[in-house]
Amino acid sequence: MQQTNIVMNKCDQCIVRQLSSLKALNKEEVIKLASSKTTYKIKKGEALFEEGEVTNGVFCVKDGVGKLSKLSANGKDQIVKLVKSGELLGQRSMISNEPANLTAKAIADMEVCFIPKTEIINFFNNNNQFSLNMMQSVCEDLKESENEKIALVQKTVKQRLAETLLHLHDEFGEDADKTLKVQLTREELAGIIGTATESCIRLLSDFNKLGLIELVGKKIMLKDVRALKKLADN
Amino acid sequence: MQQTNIVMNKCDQCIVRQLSSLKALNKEEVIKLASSKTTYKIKKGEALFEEGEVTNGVFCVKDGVGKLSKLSANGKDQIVKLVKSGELLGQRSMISNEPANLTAKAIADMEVCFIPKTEIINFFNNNNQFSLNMMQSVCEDLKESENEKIALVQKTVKQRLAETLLHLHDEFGEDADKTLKVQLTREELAGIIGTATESCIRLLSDFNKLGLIELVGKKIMLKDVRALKKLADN
DNA sequence: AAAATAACATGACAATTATCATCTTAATAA
DNA sequence: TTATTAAGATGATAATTGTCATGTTATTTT
Repeated sequence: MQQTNIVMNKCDQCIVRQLSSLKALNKEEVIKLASSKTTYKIKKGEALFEEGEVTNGVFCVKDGVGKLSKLSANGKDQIVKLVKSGELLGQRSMISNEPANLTAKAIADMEVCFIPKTEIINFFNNNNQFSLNMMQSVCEDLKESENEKIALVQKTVKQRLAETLLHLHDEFGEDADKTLKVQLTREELAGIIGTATESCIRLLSDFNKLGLIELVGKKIMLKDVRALKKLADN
Repeated sequence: MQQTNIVMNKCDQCIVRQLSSLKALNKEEVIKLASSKTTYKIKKGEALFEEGEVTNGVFCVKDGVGKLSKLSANGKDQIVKLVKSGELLGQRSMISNEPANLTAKAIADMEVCFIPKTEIINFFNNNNQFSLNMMQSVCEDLKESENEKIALVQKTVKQRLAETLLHLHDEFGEDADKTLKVQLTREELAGIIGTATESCIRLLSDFNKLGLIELVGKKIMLKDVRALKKLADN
């Protein structure tokens, strides 16, 4: 009894439990989860898994920020998605029964839990709400991916940079000094908007000169959100 | 009894039943499906649904070809996906409980069946294999979308055209005269690869001159698949 | 602290791609 | 059939973006 409570607390109070598909799990399922999960700490720059690897489960992001990306032939790293605490990672490969299509690396030190596939399949078979949640989460990813695909073609690099800065602001918020909380290198930022690092740097300079943003060392502060929005949309 | 058989045949023999997530349905479910579906014929150019519309169900594509696209501010139509017979349409919006994110139009005369959401939810709640199939189908779309997103950034227009021609050949096959079976206008082809119509036409001319393809009127014949593959990959 | 490396920045230039104009050919409507 | 419109084609040009070179400023490592 005592032990059960201890084990349960581990997962029950977890932010991932509260925010992800896992919120549909009942008490017993959470207890089961707590006993089957493994916790890892991933240092900034390290990989959770690489493209082509068989993961056989999903990762819960308890803390930190990760990126899902794919290396191109010419050595450029295209970032497909950023993940933050509360989210699950590796759902798609697991469901499709395929090796990872993308590489997952930590952008900020991460704390993650690994849930083996057998466990997830169990939940999936016995808890309809859980599978509906998971499905909706994949659908959300699909919608985002499609919209980004369209933006990639229909918008200029400048527009995409403005859009991405706003996104990062919305999703990750700002530090005490009002700069963006996610610390991306210019190269990573370029990898998100899909452009050359130099082009990204140049546009950041332009935005800075125009008063849209302010460059505080390597950090970025949004100064004129309205103007950025206007730039991004039109 | 007699009637049941007639009704059941309608859906049981259907290509969509055989190829899509619906293949997991059992006899009773197929009978239920047959009585709740509605059949439509959509002429080339007509829309099944438009961006922003609430669809409240999924479409089964029995025959023809459709495109999922989004109109940009500058009037260009970015094509996100082509659908052919055997596939389902509108799954994502239904699962996410959202209005359509994209517009679905017929590229070739279509015959479709509409299955109301209530019916799908029913299958979903009572048939685990069905929901797993549906989930995998969405995952497949997600993977494709992500890979196309990457290609859009990392490849040139020329590479993307080569890639798309090969894709169309693989997916839709060729007519008796060896030309591509899907009849896309140059504008639509440009909408898939994400470029200006003129650029697309120009590159087709180049490919023609290089002997990679042959332009038979408005139709396209692939002449050197190997060279096209090489062009697309590298 | 000095050296080495990585990240950031900017100029010069080249390549790619879009835009606009114009023309031809094919499809559709009158 | 002729007129009208849509689709395809091509040239000229401009705009955007990428590449290479080089310099500066931070960060790490020794």
